[in-house]
Amino acid sequence: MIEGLSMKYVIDNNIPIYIQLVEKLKKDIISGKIGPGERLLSVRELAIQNKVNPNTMQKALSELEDEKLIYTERTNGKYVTWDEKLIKDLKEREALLLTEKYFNNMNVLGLSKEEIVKYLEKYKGD
Amino acid sequence: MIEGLSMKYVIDNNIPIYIQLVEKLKKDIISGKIGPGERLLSVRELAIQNKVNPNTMQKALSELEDEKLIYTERTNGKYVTWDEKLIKDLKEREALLLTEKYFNNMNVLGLSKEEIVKYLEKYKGD
Amino acid sequence: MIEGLSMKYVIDNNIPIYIQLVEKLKKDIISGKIGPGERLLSVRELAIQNKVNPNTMQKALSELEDEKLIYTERTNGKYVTWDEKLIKDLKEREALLLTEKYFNNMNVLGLSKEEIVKYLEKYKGD
Amino acid sequence: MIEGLSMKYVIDNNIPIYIQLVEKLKKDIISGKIGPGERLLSVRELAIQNKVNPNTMQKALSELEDEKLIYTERTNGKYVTWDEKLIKDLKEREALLLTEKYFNNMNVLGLSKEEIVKYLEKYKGD
DNA sequence: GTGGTCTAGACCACT
DNA sequence: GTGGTCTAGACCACG
Repeated sequence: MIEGLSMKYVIDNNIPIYIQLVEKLKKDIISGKIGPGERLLSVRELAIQNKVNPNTMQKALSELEDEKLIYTERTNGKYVTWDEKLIKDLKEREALLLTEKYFNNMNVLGLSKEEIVKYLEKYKGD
Repeated sequence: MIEGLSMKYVIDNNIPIYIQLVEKLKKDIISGKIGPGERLLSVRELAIQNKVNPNTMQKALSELEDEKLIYTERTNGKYVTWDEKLIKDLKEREALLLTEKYFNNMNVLGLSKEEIVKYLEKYKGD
Repeated sequence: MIEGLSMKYVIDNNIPIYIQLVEKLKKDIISGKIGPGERLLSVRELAIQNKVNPNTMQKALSELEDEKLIYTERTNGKYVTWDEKLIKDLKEREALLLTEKYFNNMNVLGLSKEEIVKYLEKYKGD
Repeated sequence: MIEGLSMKYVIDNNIPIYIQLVEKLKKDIISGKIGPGERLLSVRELAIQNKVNPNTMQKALSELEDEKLIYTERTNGKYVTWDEKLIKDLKEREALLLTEKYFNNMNVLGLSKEEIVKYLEKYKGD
């Protein structure tokens, strides 16, 4: 859906839900909302909270586990990693991504670096 | 503790196609890809290009016309407004929005103003 | 000599149905038949009543919503605005329009102001 | 089409074209645009001017002839009646009709006699 | 060929 | 059951 004219800013609504859940959980970990070593709610609870099928929730958590951001203690539950460097790296990566996307989007609007800086100034002062 | 991943993360996939089309066209107008007074492709053409029903395309274009960003010459086609101020205002509005969202997202990651500035510096130098 | 009966007399039959619906609903709102804050019948009901496709009815209602004359409560229905000033302004506008058209039509018949006044007197006394 | 809610102000787009033509011609006669005894254009010419089928035009003219507003001179054409009283009566009737409709429409908007008078004042002074 | 309107029928989220 | 969106397909006036 929605391509042509310019493929540059295709809007893809078909982002899988589990990916969206991964993103949200990453943010919670990065921001420290769920700190290192902290226990997550059960898969079932998270699924309910997010009005999502437990399988979908499970898939999201597996993804996080693959990235070592959380680990599973059999029968006990899932915990956020104690590896703060890992978290910090993720934070850095996400921040860079956001920044890159921001500049890309501004470029798409036809804004030059100088113009972008002007918009940034308004917020930097806050 | 993870609180409800607001359903929005799932729901937001429901952005109506016609709204997405509106956004895309706005970008094309703002960036000057389609300049003031320039003729748009026909409704049917645009519909085909975007793999969308002509009615949906029509709805998107009506939206743009409501905002005076385009105007219609009956039987001839649709044209981008000549009102460059209108376009400039839109550009400004969109740029502010993007900037605001950027800062919000960075804040969600738990980044302070100072940290954000550091990321920005990497790009400002480009 | 008869000059071209402007095609309008024939063409004007093409007033889009949805516009006619808009006009009718406006009258109902202006006259207070549907008072401020009052709930409209459902889109489907109105469509049936007016022997019109639901989409056409929807389009008419969207038009009214664009003008802020009605607002939508998702899943609940559509309601007439509480903004009585808005309604009063519309009433004034419509009344002026009718009056203007009346005088125009009378002029087309070749009637002078004085003659028009005579016809009006007959009704003013009622 | 379009009934229900309130049959009072049904808008009927299905007014036959020939009726519309009759109305227009009557106005031309009433206003003196075509004076008493004046010759009309040929049916064919009138049909072309009005982008209408000659049969439709013919039907409209027959209607006028039935009302004695025009008469036919075989092989010579059609002429407006010399009977000025007839024209004057028609004028009166049409003017009354317009006035009546005007008051009706204003009533539909929920306007009282007093309010209507206010709107009229604005024009009477012109 | 252009835009505009309309219908019929379907699906969705929300409650 | 509510409003909202979308598609497919048709028809119209205008030039």
